Amino acid sequence: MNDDRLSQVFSALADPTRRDIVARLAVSDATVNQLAEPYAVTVQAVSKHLKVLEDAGLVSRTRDAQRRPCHLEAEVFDLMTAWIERYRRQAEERFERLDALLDEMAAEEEDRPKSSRGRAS
Amino acid sequence: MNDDRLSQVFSALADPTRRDIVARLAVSDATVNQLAEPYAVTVQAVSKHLKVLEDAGLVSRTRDAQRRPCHLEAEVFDLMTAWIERYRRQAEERFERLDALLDEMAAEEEDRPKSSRGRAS
DNA sequence: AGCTTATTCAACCAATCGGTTGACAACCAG
DNA sequence: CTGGTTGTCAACCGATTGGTTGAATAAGCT
Repeated sequence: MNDDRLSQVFSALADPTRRDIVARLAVSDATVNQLAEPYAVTVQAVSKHLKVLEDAGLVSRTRDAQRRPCHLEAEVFDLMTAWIERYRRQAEERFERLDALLDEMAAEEEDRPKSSRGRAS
Repeated sequence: MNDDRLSQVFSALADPTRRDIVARLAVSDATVNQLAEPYAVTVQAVSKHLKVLEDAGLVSRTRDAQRRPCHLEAEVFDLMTAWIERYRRQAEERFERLDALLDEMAAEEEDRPKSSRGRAS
């Protein structure tokens, strides 16, 4: 029972085979056997991968006779991008504040040129 | 390679504790002990988490006496957003094409209201 | 020199993961 | 009904993971 949805999604995409499957499903829906065909693993292994993707909400499946066509649910990506963008922005803002602080300190230093190292004008 | 890096980053962020650490580092740099303080785990466990984040390129560390301040490297996020956006866009485009196709079929149907099984020519 | 603080290394453990094989269910087609 | 497809379930295996404890390293403080 993986903690939250976000953990499930990140964890699901941490596997290259699963990312590959997502990439293929972005092109078109496909059945389990179609998805398994390019890989050197058994269809059971791919079935497990699909279950992980389905549990993470990245893939949905319908029924068509004995086939189970897989469909990419791209909206789940938003969850990740929201998380990522939040902290990226936060880090960037902090960086800008630090930058401003350094500018400020440099300006102060210019007002008081007496400190240890003589500054030529 | 780059593919491996992507796996590392997704995998690193699949853990809630590690995402939490990233969130804290987005606010300010911090030492291992400072980062470990809020959690119910040992400092060694947090040290391991930081190693994972560092290997993924999400965190860098400098040296300050016996301390090892951790710093968030937010650029690595770009790797993920690039991957995500690529397939999201692809899936959306496909959806739009499907939409257009359905519109087209509906229009054809309107031209020929008999259709279905009674194929009168 | 010793003591304290900050961090990592090493070994171990239980749980999970990605993979396998083998059996089985569900569904067409003859 | 008998096969042939398509897919999942169950049990197992080796590797990895997240956690532990205990010892080791590294640097500052007397």
